[in-house]
Amino acid sequence: MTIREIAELAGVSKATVSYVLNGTKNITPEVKQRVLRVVAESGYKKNRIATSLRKSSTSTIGVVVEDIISFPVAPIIHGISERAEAEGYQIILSDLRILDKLYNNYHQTPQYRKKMNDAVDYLLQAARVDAVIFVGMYDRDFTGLIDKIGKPLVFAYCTTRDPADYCVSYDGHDVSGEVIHSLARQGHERIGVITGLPGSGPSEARLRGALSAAHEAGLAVGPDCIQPGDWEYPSGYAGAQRLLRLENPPTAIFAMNDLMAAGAMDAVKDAGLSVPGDVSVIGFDDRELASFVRPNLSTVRIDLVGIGRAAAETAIARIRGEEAQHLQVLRSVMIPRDSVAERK
Amino acid sequence: MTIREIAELAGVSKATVSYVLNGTKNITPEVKQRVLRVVAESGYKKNRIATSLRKSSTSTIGVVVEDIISFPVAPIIHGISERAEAEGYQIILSDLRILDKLYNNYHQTPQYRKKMNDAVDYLLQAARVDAVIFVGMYDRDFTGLIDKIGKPLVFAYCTTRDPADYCVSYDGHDVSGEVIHSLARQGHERIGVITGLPGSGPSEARLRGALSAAHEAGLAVGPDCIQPGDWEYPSGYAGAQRLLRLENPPTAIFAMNDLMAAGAMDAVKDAGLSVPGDVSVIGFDDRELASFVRPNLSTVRIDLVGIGRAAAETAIARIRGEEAQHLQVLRSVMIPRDSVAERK
DNA sequence: CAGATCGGGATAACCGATTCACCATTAAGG
DNA sequence: CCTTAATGGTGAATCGGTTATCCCGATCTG
Repeated sequence: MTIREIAELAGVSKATVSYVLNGTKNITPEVKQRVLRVVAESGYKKNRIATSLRKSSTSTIGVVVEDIISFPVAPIIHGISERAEAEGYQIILSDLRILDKLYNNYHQTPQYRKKMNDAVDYLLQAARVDAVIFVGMYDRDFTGLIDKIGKPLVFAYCTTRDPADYCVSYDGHDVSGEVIHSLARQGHERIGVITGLPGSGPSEARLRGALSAAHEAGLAVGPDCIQPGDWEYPSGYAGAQRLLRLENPPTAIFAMNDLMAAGAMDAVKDAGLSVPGDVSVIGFDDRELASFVRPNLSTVRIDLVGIGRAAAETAIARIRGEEAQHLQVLRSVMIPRDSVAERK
Repeated sequence: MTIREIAELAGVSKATVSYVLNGTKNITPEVKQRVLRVVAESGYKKNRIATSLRKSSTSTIGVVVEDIISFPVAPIIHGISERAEAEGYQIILSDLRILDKLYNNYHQTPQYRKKMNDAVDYLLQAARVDAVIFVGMYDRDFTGLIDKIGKPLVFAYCTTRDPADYCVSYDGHDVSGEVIHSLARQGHERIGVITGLPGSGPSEARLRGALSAAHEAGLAVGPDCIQPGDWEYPSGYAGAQRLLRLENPPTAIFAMNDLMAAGAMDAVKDAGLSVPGDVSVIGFDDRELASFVRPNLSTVRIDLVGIGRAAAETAIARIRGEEAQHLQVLRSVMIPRDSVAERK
């Protein structure tokens, strides 16, 4: 069923059908009705491929993700999908499938850059998407890429060094500050921190936020209270062990993700202490496990769906040539559960 | 950069460039080299939109998911993406976003059928995908749909009633039997079962498998040992409570997913008993929480990525007109952890 | 009432590839 | 040496929409 057949059935020209369907020209009500009736009866749907070719615009957003299995990705796609569908855009998904390599600074290697560039190139040049949303775990420096492509590129979850880029991220710095303030309000004066991969953007931002909040609250967080982790459970366990062996061990531990927080909780328990009785523990991410470890893990929830929505909105605004904020930072919320208590 | 420009730069006709790029005709090595050099130097990539229009085939697979946030979906997409990319197919994702409605027999309502049909129609008629993979949680009856569309439709994770359909699923029946046999081998004679939503395909299959294995093992599983759940934590807790209150309570509980198993474990503990000392508990799904509850939850892992791969392979085979198995059942594996022990 | 204006609709070019039909050249065969 | 076949390449139609341009009749204007 093509527009030509519709035209013949309605006794008009292809052009008229097109004008009716797109509302791009005044058409006599009578003719319009005739066309619409034929369309409805036949169940005709425009071939988007033909439209795309002619208009050289596909109403499609390319979404590149490092790995769809990675925890934050699915909710972000969920948000993108919601806004995209509402605005008549469809989504082409490109999954780089590099979950296993995500924790080894792989994102700084040439192989990674090539993979990502190929994916973006493919989407833009072959698939002809109108915009690309890149969902990445780590901050990155892709200066120049955005000019090369000449179509909107939006970074979601991660940020870039170039202020000309469009990034939708979350308030890792600020909410980490809130975590520290909240612990301070509950009487904790010595707070241990288990970081993510040192040098990684998210870890650094969270650390800066935590340190500046500690400073504001008048807490001294010495270097021995800051233990490097690598986002994985064992590093949380080991980091907490080191913290507990300090001369004057902390009464609260802020682990920069839930996996490490779970490790920290186990280390505390294995040291014969109780959570939160002796040591409070707070995580980050609100992964599923946070509601199932005992005690339930207090943590921080990022508005992942919101990041997806905002990224899609930004992409679509840029496609339409509208202005958009270059950096959007969505608020995260602390989720208080049972692993944090007043200091005894 | 179009094929016409490449042709001019190489001093040949558009047709020749096309033949070189597709290898669809013998071309003198010299001319071929000239064309390929121009292509390489210019970074030219074929406009897939134009190719699609002309060939009326898009090398695209439409993937419809009930909700991308739903636990099994992301790994399945991962598998689809892997095979699709390897075969030169791209993926258009259509997310129905109905997670909140997934547990209320929503999939049997007319609204649901309309949503699903609209999504498939859109992908086939507007986006012109070559095949659709539908990732659904529950078995369904869509007899007739497959004929209507005339393009391959593959159901992943769920199955349908129509043997003409193509379905890639897992061995819910058999592996549930293995679970029972394994418990029996460890001396458990009274085994409680907490089902999923009664009447739902996955729950019924697992139940049948469990019962027939119990029969084989010579265990009597009376109706009071089968407690209905609804896939959620509280129903697991309540189901286990009912089991423990029986005159002769079971020494092992098989919950049909990890959420309910976690609930069951808590009910056992709250009853002053120990897991697995007094009561063994085994779940299903191997969600993240299974590795974090204490004791670590023994469970069953479905090969979700494999389902995705197989679904993509089936779809592509059908696109190419090759034969494919109508029903593929992938093997799941039991993951023994610490929540199951020999009966004392 | 003649000429200008306007509005609805048709015609045809176009987007960028693919591919059929055809042509020119060369090779093979009798 | 002429016919036939094979080979490598070109021209043009085509996929299904969109849209610039044109045309025709009706309405308006002075």
